[in-house]
Amino acid sequence: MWSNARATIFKALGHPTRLYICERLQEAPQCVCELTELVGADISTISKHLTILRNAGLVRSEKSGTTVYYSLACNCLTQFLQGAEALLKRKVEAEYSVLT
Amino acid sequence: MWSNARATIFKALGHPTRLYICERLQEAPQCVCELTELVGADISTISKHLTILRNAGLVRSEKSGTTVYYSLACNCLTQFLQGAEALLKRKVEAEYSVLT
DNA sequence: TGTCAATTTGGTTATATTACCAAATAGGAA
DNA sequence: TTCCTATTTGGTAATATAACCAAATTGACA
Repeated sequence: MWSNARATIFKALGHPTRLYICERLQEAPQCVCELTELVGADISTISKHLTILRNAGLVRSEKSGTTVYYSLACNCLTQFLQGAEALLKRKVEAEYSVLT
Repeated sequence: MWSNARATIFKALGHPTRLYICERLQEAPQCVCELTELVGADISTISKHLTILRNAGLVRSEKSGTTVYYSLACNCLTQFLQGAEALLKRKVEAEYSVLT
């Protein structure tokens, strides 16, 4: 239709595990094994999520020795995630104002 | 897990039709019938998409006569959508630089 | 080159999403 | 109230996602 490439970005972030991974990567690059432990899912599951994030252009990977480190593709992602936070806050406020 | 509420926001925008609808609403409020014509899908399909957007707190609806008008719940959504644009641009640039 | 740990891929099953159609509901206007 | 249009809801089928396990692959290092 239209807007497919942009929708892919939102879709990639529209899963709790993938969003959590991105939030962690804001702090520092992480290898797959660390992320796997943090999330507590099977390694293959994590790897697939990372592939989705990479294909969406949100993260990038880099090898160092035997491990692969993932990091945010762009610092602007931080700002973007804060935007979601603002929208969420707005939503909660709207719901609260209905009560009063 | 974590991040569920925020993931819901991204998920809502992670569908081409819903993203397109939000883009249209940036210009002006629209009724369901107009959006239906713009998208070219069944009215019930559009209505369900709008419900998802409303539940995510991204749009709100208001009756006027026999029609229901939808509009953005927050102007900050415009800025948020631009953030996706920036990420997409970044991705394309990264892909281009690999070629050279 | 062979080994070993890290990572990815494939298979399978369960669940979620999406679209259309048909029917129900709601609400303004006659 | 009754009609008529706009909107929502429910049913159903096709497709997409997601999780786990098992197996394959990759690449650094001995």
